[in-house]
Amino acid sequence: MERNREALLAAAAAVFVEQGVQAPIRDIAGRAGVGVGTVYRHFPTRAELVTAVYRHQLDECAALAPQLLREPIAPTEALTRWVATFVEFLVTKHGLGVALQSEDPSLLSLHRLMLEKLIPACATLIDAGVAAGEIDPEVTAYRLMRAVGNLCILGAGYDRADAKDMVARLLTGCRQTRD
Amino acid sequence: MERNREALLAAAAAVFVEQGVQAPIRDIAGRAGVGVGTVYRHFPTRAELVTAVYRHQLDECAALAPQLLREPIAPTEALTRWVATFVEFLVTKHGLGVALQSEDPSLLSLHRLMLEKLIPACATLIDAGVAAGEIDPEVTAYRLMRAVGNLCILGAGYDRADAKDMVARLLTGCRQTRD
Amino acid sequence: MERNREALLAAAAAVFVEQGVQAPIRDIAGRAGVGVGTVYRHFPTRAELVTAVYRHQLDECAALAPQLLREPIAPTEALTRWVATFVEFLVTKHGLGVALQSEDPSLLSLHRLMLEKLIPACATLIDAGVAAGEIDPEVTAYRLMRAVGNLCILGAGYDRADAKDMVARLLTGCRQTRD
Amino acid sequence: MERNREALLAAAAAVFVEQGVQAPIRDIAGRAGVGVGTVYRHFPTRAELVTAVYRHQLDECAALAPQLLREPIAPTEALTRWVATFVEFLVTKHGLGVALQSEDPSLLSLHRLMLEKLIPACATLIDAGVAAGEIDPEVTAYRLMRAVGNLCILGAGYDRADAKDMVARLLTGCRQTRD
DNA sequence: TATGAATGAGCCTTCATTCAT
DNA sequence: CATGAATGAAGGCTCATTCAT
Repeated sequence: MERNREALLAAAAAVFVEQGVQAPIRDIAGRAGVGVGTVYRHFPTRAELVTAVYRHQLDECAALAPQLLREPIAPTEALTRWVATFVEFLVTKHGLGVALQSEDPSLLSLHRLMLEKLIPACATLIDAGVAAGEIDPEVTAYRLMRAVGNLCILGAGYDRADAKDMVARLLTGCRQTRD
Repeated sequence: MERNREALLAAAAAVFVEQGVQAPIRDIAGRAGVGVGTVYRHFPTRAELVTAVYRHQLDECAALAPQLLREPIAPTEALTRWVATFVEFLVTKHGLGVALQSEDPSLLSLHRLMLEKLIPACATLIDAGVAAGEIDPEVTAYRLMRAVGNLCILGAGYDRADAKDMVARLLTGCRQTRD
Repeated sequence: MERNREALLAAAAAVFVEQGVQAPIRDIAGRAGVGVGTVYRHFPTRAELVTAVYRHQLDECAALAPQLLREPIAPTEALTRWVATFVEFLVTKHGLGVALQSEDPSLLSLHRLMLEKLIPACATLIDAGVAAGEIDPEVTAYRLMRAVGNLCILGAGYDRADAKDMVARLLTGCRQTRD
Repeated sequence: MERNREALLAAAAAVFVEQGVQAPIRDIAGRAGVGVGTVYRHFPTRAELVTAVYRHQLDECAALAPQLLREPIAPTEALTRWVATFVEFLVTKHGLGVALQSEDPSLLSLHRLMLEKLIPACATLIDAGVAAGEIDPEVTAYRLMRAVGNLCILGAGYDRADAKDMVARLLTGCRQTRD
C-alpha cells in the first residue's frame, strides 16, 4: 500500500529527528504502526530509507542553484541565499548533516546523492562568484558544504539561529580578499 | 595500582583516535593489557574515562589564554593563535569534537569540563578583541567553540588542513565589521 | 485457474533443483510469476507442493516394476534396472532423496507416498529375486530404498556418477551369498 | 571457566542429536544453562563448536587405522572393522554424517577436518586392500566415506542396525571382483 | 585489586503465513 | 480466485556491565 510508504517516510523523518539516522529500525516501524518486515519490504537497506527521506529536499535544493544564477543579483548574494536554503534543510532535518558527511557504508547512497546533486549545484554558484572576483578561488564546493553541514549540527546551547550566524560568518570568510 | 590508570589513559587515547569515543570498552582494556573490570574500577562510566583522557589537554589549552593576553600582540592575533591550538587538539584527538558537542548523557562530564575551563579562557580573548574593536560583540565564546568543534569533525575528503582553513575563514567572519 | 497449478509445479521443480525442497516459498511464487497467496491456495502446505511435484515421477517409477517382471530377464537384473531408474529420479530431482527420508512433519505426505507406491513396487522385485535365490532374503524394500536414497545425496566431490557406482556396489552386496 | 566449556560441549552434543548441527545457538546455550554470549566466547563460530564436539572422536577414528594395519588380519577385515568404528561414530553422533558432507560454509572446518584426518586413514586401509587384490582399485576413500556417511543418516524405520547392514553390503560391493 | 568469564538486552535480518483488496 | 503487502516469530551477533574468584 502506498499509504504505508508515506507513513514510513513520515515516521522515519520523525525518528531521525529524535534519534538520528542510526535509530533502530524497530523504532521506525513502531512509530509508523507497522511491523519491521514492512520497513524492509519498502526500504531493504537503511541507506535507502534515509535517502528516500531526504531525496526530495535535496532535489529541491539542487534546483535552486540555477534559479538563483538567473536572477539579477550578485554571485555572493546568490551563494548566500543558496547556502541559507541548504542550512534550512540541514537544521530542519536533524541528522542530515551527520549523514551527509558519514562514511558509514549504509549511508553511502546519501553521500553519493549529495555528491551528484548538491556539489555541482553549489559549485556553479561558487564558480560564478570566483569569476566575479567575489569569492576566494581556494574555496571548493565540497569543502564548503562539509563545513556548513558540520556547522549545522545543533545541540543544547547551539540552536539553528546560532548555526545560521556561524554559517554567515564562514561565508564572509570565503570572500575574495584582494588586498 | 597507579600504573594501570596511566596505561588505561594511554590506551584510551589511542583507541579514541582510531575508533572514536564510542569504541568498545573491551578494546581499550585489551590495548592497555588489563581486564575490562579494571577499566570500570578506574572509570565507572565512559564519560569519566573520556574526561580523564582529555582533561590535561584542556587544562593546557585553558592556560594558554592568559599567556597570550600577556604577549604584545593584537587581540585578534591572540584569539587566532588560541583557536589554532584548540583546533590542534580537536583534530589530533579524534572524537573530541563530537564529544564536546554531544548531548549524550554519558559525556556530560566532558561537556561540563569544556564549559568550566575552555569557555572562560576563550571568553577573555574574545572580550579583549571586542574591547579593541576588532571582534564583533555578537560573537560568544560558547557559540564560537561549538562552531569550531563542529568544523573539526573530519572525514573522507575533509582533512585537518580543510578544517583549519574553514576555521580561519570563520574567524575572519567574526571580525568587527564597522564599515 | 489450472494454468497456475501447472506453472507452480514447473517453477517448484526448477527451484527444488536449485535450492532443495526447503527453498523459500516466495522464490517459487516468483519463478511461477504468481503471488505467494496463490501458492498457498493451491498447495496449503509445503509437503503438498513437494508431493505434487514428484507424484508423477513416482507413479512412473512404481509402474516400471511390473513391466520389468514381465520381461524375460533375471530378477537381479530387473531389480538393478529398477533401482537405476529410481536413482535417476533421485539425482535428477535434487532434494528428493533428502525429502524421502526426512522426518520433517511437513514432508510426511511425500514419505507416505513413497511407502504406498514405491515400497510395494520395489518389494515385488526383491521378492522375485529372493524366490530365485538371487537376493538375500534379509533385504527389505524399505531399507534398501532408504539406503539408495541416502546414497543419492550428492555434494561437492560426490556426483551422480559416484552415487550410481555406490548404489551398484550396494546391490552387489544384496545378492544371495550362499557359498 | 573450564566447566562451561565442558558443559557447552555436552549440551551441544545433546542438542545436535536432537536437532542436528543447525540447531539454534540459543538452544545450546539454554541447555548448558548459560547465556548465548558464553557460547560465542568459547566458540566464535558454529563450525568451531561442531568441530570441537566431534574432534576427539575423529582423532580416535583416525588413529585406529594404523593400529588395524599392524594386526595380523586381512586388509578387507581391517577396512571392515575401521568402517564399523566409523559407522559407530556416525550413528552415535547424530548429524555428523550430514555435517561431514555438508557444503555449508559454517561447517567447512569440520569438512576439512575429515579430509585431513579420516580420508588419509581410510585410504591407507583401502590401499592395503587394493595391494592385496581384495579391494576394487576404483574405490576411493573419499567416495566410500561419503557413501558410508550417507548410509548412516538414520530416521524412522531405518535405525543404526539397518545402517550397519547396508554399510556391510556396500563394502561387499567394494571387494575386488576378479572373475 | 585485578581479572575476564558470564550475562542478556538489543539490534539486525529473513521468511512462513495471513488477509484485505 | 489472485495478489502481494503486512506481520511477527525466530535466530544470528555484539557489546556494556556485573561479579565470583
